Amino acid sequence: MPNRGDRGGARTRARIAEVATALFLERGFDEVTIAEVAAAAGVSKVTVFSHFERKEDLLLDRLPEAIELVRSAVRTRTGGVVDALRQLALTLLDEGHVLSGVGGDVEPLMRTVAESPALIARLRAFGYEMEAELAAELAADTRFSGDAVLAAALVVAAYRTVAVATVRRRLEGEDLAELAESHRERLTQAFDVVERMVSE
Amino acid sequence: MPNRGDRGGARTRARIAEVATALFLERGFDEVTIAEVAAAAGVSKVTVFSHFERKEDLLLDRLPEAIELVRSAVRTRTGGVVDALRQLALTLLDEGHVLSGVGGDVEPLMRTVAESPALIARLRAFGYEMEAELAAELAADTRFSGDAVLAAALVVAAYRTVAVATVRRRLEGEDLAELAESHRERLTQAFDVVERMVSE
DNA sequence: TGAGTAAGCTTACCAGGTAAATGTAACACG
DNA sequence: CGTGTTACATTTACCTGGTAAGCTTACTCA
Repeated sequence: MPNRGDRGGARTRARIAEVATALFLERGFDEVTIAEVAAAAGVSKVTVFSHFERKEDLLLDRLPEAIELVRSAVRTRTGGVVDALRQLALTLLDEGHVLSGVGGDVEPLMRTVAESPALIARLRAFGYEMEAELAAELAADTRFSGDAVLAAALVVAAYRTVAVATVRRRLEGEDLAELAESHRERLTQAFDVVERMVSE
Repeated sequence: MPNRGDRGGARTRARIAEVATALFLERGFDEVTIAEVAAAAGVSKVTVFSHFERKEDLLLDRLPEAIELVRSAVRTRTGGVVDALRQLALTLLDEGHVLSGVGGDVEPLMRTVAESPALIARLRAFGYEMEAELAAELAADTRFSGDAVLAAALVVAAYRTVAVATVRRRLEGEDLAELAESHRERLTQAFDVVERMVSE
């Protein structure tokens, strides 16, 4: 039912994102203007903003997936919340998922993000969205009886700490396989720590 | 040694901040432009930005103090880090310090912040500054042997959670004395939880 | 056929923020 | 005393992200 017609919105949107991503990776996020992206995509500036809320979303448009993944992991869990999230993180890692930070071809993306204050800020804001989402999920969950807000904050903080460290090390050129292993350990450890303090 | 001369920078800076604060509290942060602030302070727009890096700093110019407080609490501590920070938080609370969020006359300020996405974002960014500062402090501290980055993240997350909850309740009109008591309890509790998981 | 709607366009504008060149009061010092 | 330096401030001009409003095109479906 969406995008009827060949001029179609979804295609335009995808083209804009592609062109923008290429430009950002090549020259850096802050060095490329929206006007340039629009021109390169053969589209007007206003059209860009009708497909993406913020400039940052041109590059980071797969973040919402992560929220969906977390939500579903919590809902379909059989054991504890923290355990379910640890499982999710490990699975993403094994699959080399983009969101795990240890995927195959994401290094240029990581570098671009790391060099842009605006993108870092956006990622941090996303962390808060995730936190709020998780807190809401836990609060509405009859199987969870602890402090939902505190638990969400701690889990997100712990995961973020590990993820950031891994990214940093990857950008410093550390070996990928080695890094994945160390990431796994640190992930397990961090979630263990949190598990001990989050009473369910 | 600074500000010689009567036209002096410090005075101008203070005047700008005062005027700006009054305008923001009265009409809301996002409804007041820098140009207005400049005009009201009898100064040019550029001058405003020569005294304050960002618009948000016009209102939140006392945040750096908090970092100093934390740093010194960590350095002069006798026992554990978490314990020292809990003490600091409780002391600020007792003194009704602005930074505690439960001061006497800060409600208008809190309301203004809560209603402005830009200010909320700024506070969050500040949280990260605090986290980085604390992590650096712990990493350089021979008395602390745990994971400095993780510990900093968890402490900041826990404190923020409590502070945000308190502010929210205060803005909902909850009784001040009652709130202070509950804040104290929740603070103690949150730090206890963190203390258990941060091995020093 | 005609209404509705999604997608896009142009134009115009706003606000935060930066750059550069200039002016001016106060001080320091030979 | 005059000269230069420094800190503060000014004006002007500009860039960039983002929004508003209103018009056009093209497709869908009743």
